[in-house]
Amino acid sequence: MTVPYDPEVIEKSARDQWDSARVFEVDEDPGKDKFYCLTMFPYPSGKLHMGHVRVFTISDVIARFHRMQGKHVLQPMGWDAFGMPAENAAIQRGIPPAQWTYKNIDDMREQLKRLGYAYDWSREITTCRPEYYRWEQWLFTRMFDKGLVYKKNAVVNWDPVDQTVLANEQVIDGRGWRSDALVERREIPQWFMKITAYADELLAELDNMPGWPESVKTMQRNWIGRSEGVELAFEVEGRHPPLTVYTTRPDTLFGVTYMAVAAEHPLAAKAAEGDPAIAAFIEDCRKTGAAEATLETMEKKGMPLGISAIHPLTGEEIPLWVANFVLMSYGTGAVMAVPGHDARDWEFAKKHGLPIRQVIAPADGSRIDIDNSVFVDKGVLVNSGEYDGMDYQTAFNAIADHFEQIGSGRRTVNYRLRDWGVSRQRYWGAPIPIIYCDTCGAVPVPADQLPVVLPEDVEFTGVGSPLKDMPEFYETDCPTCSAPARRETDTFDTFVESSWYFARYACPDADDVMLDERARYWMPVDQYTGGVEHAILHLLYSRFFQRVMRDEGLTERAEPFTNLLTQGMVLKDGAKMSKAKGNTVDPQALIEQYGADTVRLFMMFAAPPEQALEWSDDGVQGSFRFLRRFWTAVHAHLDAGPAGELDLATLNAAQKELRRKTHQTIEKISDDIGRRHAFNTAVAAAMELLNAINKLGDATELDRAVVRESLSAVVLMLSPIVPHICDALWKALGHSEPLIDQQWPLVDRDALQQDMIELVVQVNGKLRGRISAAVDADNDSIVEQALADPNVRRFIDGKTIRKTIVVPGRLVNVVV
RNA sequence: GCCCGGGUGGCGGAAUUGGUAGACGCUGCGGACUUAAAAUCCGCUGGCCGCAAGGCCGUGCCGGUUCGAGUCCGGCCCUGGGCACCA
Repeated sequence: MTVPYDPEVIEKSARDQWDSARVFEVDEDPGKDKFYCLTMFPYPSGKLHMGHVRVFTISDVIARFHRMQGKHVLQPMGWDAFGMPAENAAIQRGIPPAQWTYKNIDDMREQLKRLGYAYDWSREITTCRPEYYRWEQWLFTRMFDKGLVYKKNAVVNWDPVDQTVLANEQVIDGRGWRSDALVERREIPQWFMKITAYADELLAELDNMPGWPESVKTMQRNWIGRSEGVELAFEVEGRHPPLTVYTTRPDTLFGVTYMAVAAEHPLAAKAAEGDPAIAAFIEDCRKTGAAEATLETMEKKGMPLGISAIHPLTGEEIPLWVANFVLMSYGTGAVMAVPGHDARDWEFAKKHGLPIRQVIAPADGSRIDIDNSVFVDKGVLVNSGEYDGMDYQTAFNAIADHFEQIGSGRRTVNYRLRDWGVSRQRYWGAPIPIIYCDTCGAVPVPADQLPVVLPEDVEFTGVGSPLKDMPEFYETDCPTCSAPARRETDTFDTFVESSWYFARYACPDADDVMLDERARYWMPVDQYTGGVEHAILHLLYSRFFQRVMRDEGLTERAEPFTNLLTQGMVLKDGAKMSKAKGNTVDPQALIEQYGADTVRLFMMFAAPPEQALEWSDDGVQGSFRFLRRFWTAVHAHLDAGPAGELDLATLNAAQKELRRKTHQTIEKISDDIGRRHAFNTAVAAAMELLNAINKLGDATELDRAVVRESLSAVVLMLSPIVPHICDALWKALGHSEPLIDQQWPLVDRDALQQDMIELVVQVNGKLRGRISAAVDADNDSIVEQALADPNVRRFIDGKTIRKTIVVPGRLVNVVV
């Protein structure tokens, strides 16, 4: 009998061979066509989960495929090592976050190696190491010098019991996750990066990124949210300064029936002085989390302030309200309300009995009842004095011109995008390199004093950051005047580390510069793969950082990722696999049971990469059985005897058919993997070909020659997905050069030729028959043949043929 | 609430540019092999009608465009992701 399929043995053998020959370690070689293949690096949470296995396998298949296409492939791996889970683990287990993190990294690295990924481990990056984060500290100080960072107050979730800032995730139903206290909004000073300075460029360049999914580009466009509108001032009665508001719909200005300000607005505070009810309302508004989803879904509440603004065109008195849905931190903290033509304003007006006025009529002349339903479309102005009858654009220009002429307004471009707040009141992150001096203010740490090292040996209690209790950390001297000064104890948002790691893989050991000339060789990333959940924040921050690095002269490229693949989640029983739901499947156990190839194959076969993947134990079984069938097929073929010469001139019909199937399959799988990233259909095509191979059999030397060609092609084409078994089978087929150095198989065009093809015949679009026609048959003879088909005749006899449609190579449709 | 996806047999999915709906695999059922079981191999497997040939219905729901719609358009339902301090 043949050799049994023993994954453990063959997988170790393949790994040892790759390791000892260091086949995945690459240097810069300008003579070669580089291909930089990257996945979003993992957070070292403890153990590998199925989501990791999925994304890493997708990327590995792409990397190995391009290697076989002759590309000089770099595929690195590293660790996004700062973050909250390490602090939580420290609280629960009393282990310092650093120790917990490093242990997890060691465990997960071993698991990754067992999966046979083609990583260049010599470039491994760990973001919590000072030699890594020193360079983002350095870049921050450069941005400081250029005015790209600044400090301002920003809203956080405040837990009044634990006296600590909470992440949005730590706010459950409006309460602190540990204290259960009602969370409040609080403003504290924080550092910001001016991503808005790049808003136009980040938006415009999306049009030149064909390698990104449309959905991701659309999300980013909407997130940046460029709008053109008018900023205009409303005078306020009494001795108050005017209120400035921004609107994209100046055409609806005559429909303003009230205005609303944020709870934190000075006008609200003024009104509260004389009215305890308003003061109580303002106090109440603060008792909510800061997340936008919370603010947008909560009940819209408001109170009149007893102050009026003056309508700038009609002179009417407009009542001022304080409302919980207006935020001080966005825009001017005040909005004008047009209930007739804005859904939120309409609902608020209905609830509080405020007047609703129609000032826009539908362009098609139809009538609407503004008291029954809001009308938000653009149309023609009515009830708007001299502007009546104008369309949106005419009115926009006329009103904008008016305000610009009288000097109480101007056209502006507004962005929804806000600057990036990078301060975190946490311990386990990269220290923000700023020193506060009583005389010199905030001073960036000079380059020769970087990195500001985070002390790793700490007592971590969970109440506040230990850095705030470590004088040996925060006590220092001012770099400018040498007076005693205090270090910033806030750390960076962990998105800062992940916004530039991709470039650092090019030169992870550079110790006197952030990026060196090697980054010019490897950047940009040719293929980036990761979860859709990163479609906006991580990917936008990375595009921003790449531009900051470009403007610093570190790289020429503006865009970091040429092609983007966003992969779906791994589900079990319809829900995302998670510890909380208790529906996880441990990859390690499966690898031990079936081997890495089976797990890799199942991941690639069960669903296309962008879609959610439903876990199935039976499906994994099936993948294992396929690999065993594959193994047996090759060995049975070898046992059947030597293969003869592949003499194409003497092939019989069945042999020709297998060759055609083989080369059709090479064509299909090349396209499926290389262009479509449809790994599931690539595997299906390989399975089909193997079925066809088994059907032909190994009876004669010529059969065996044809089968040998087909089997070799299957081994080569499946090798990116299941590299270990293919390595062993390649050797078994008698090849002396290792599979890892082989080129992708080529299509033999001659083998694809066929004389006859099958066409479908439809009558009125319904399938009624099939005909076999010569490839080069003309339309008339095809129609003639179609009309002669007995079953087709049943449906056309006695009827008039109005039209016949021939779709070449596919079908004939007879319309009767 | 706002932005972006998804919905096809018992299940995962296929149908790539508007052209044969259900490839490939799983499950299930039947058979071969076996003392038996496992493993393996062969056959069938969307629903309804029919001995068969074949017919009718069918891609979340309602409507439209077209010779032809899973695919395009309008409206709705359900569901997943994101919403700036989870990563």
